[in-house]
Amino acid sequence: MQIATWNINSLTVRLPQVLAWLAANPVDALCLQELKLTDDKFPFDALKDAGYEAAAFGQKTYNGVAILSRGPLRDVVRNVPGSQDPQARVIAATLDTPLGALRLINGYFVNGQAPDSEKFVYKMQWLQALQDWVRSEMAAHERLVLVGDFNVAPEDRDSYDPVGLADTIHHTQEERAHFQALLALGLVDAYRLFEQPEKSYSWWDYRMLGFQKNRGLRIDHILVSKALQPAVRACDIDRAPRKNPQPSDHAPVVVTLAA
DNA sequence: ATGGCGCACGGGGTGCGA
Repeated sequence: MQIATWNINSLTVRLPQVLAWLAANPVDALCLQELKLTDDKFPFDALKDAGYEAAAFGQKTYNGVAILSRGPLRDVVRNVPGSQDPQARVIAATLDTPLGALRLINGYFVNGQAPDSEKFVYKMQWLQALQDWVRSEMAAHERLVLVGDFNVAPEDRDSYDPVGLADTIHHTQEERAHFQALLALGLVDAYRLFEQPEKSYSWWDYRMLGFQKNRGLRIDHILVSKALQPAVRACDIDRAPRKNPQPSDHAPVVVTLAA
């Protein structure tokens, strides 16, 4: 079975590309970020026709997350319980899989703009709240997958310019410490379970021929709990949609699990 | 050089992303 994550930077614009990608990559579940639409505009019918149930958590203009699944989505949670965050950044659901019940958490992590900004303060608070909640979710769910646009490049090899961009947003010690703290809860970066090409990224700036020059960051991640690690068979970034006309600036990341 | 590009809102230019 396969689970994927993709920041699509407006589902209104990218729905045809999402449907085309699903037709070519019939994953069991797809987590989307940056819907940029309200739930009344979410394309439930088009996705149903493509074979997917969906749970959406959107808002006007910004943010918004959704989980698409070939099977039922149970125990859906929108945002971190108790956080009272006005921004729609988290949705979670439980899937019934051949491996058993699997808790899937999909996040659009805060960008943070710059380390000296108010938005960075929000990012740190948001990351702490997420961490605290994921800890409790892991206690309740042996098989758990945390995916999304983390807006963190975990290591220097996850950035096209780790020296020039040192201590800038996505690269700070504080952000990387939060990523490590998530791993310390008992999660594993599925992408790094395998030998990967050098200079592997999941996002490239629209400007300055970023994709053509492979000036990117690996900021979209799939973390799996230790109970799932033996079942992970592959994890890959699909660069193909980044070559589409009018692409998202992010590429999908796909994990393949046994059974 | 902090911009460039793309999207949403709205109907012009601004905010935001990463």
